[in-house]
Amino acid sequence: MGAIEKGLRGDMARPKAFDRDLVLERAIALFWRRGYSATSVAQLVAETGINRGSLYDTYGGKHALFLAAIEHYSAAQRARMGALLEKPGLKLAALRHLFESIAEQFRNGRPMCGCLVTNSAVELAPHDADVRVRVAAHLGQVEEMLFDVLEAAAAAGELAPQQDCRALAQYFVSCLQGLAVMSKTAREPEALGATIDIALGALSSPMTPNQSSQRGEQA
Amino acid sequence: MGAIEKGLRGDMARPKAFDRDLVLERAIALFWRRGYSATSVAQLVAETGINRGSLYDTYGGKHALFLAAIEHYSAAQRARMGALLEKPGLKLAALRHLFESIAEQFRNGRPMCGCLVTNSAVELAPHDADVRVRVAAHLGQVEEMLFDVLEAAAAAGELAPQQDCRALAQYFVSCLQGLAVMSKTAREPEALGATIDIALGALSSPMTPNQSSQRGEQA
DNA sequence: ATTATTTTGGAACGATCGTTCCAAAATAGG
DNA sequence: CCTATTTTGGAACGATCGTTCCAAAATAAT
Repeated sequence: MGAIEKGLRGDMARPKAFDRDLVLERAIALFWRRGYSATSVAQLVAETGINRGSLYDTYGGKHALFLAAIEHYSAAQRARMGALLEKPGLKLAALRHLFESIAEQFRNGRPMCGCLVTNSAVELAPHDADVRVRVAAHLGQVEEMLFDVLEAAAAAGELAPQQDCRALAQYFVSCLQGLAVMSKTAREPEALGATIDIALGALSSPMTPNQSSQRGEQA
Repeated sequence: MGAIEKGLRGDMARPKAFDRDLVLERAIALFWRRGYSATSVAQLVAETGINRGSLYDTYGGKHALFLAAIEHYSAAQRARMGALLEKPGLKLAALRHLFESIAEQFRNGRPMCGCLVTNSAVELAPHDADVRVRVAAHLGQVEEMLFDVLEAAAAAGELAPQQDCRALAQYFVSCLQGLAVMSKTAREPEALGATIDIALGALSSPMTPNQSSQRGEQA
């Protein structure tokens, strides 16, 4: 809203000396690596090049900038996932592609940084409602994307008909969170590939015995 | 070392007004809920009842107290896991028991707090080496416990012989991390049960086609 | 060139951070 | 009852926190 008024108004004065999106991306990099609490405004000013005052004028403050960072990052992540899942071909192959692409991100991306959304969820979920709702919304949308591709796979006969696509989608979201954590702690991130292979095995599993709350105890 | 000298020395003066372990447990509860950076020494003093000075005399400071909290928590966690896995009966049943016990912890424990080790890994791994080595050590030992029970299961014929116990153990550690994250963000934590069922499906999966880096593309 | 408007660069704010320090209080041994 | 020793309760420290504020600088429009 403010942007529109500013744009239409013919009264521009001194131009901004920084690029809005570039500053946001550098802020994302910083929050990604150090988290929210351990990142100070002084560091943000130093690393983004923006001015202290401009940061507050443009983004509203540290917390508001962090929320903007989460939304920018998560939207980009969803776009990337959507592009991978909508490729023509077998739906299950696209899903595998997606997982391998994400593992690739974890391996070749910033070391020990994992996923900004996962990091934010873990650090702030219990005591920051603003972050909590955004994280929940993102993960919900990711689950929905996975659910859609799973149902498409089922409709195409790629999936055993008794498979529960909703449960599978939630399971895969959980797997992605696990991978994000492991990428921060594992000694050799190359081992993530084997984990992904097993995780994707759920797609070809007959889900045989031991369903639900059944148990076979005692020797 | 200090404790021994103190114990042997007959010169006790004013007795401590706090219980070492009780203070540590309350500190754990606080770090567990709010993380490291968002927990202040003032909060620790207020919630544990210990004195500011005594906190520094006894534990060495905030960071040292946090490390003690991680070690106490992770040791207890490993002990609990070991007890569950060493029960007589089918090894795979014990493994399922373990996962359901952990899900139970996440559901009925402190809301949105997840696992202290996972939280610490995510918040501090990139810039706190002390935490990093302790987290890696704990997860390595957990992987080893899972590996041992999987090999025992394989020896007992409960597992298909071609299963890779090492890869499975790493996969299950990753699953546990995923569950810890989901327990902080999921709307209904009851759904974790279905995720666990699918995760444990890897034990009965034939690991059929699509092994490793194979792909079947194009429709 | 002048004016109006906006950003910039930093000084400055009170609050809180983790830590240190020490007199007063309390108890065990002589 | 002393004396030696330890803990306690808090005052106080400098540093840093996130935020606010404003004169100086810079540009678009007149």
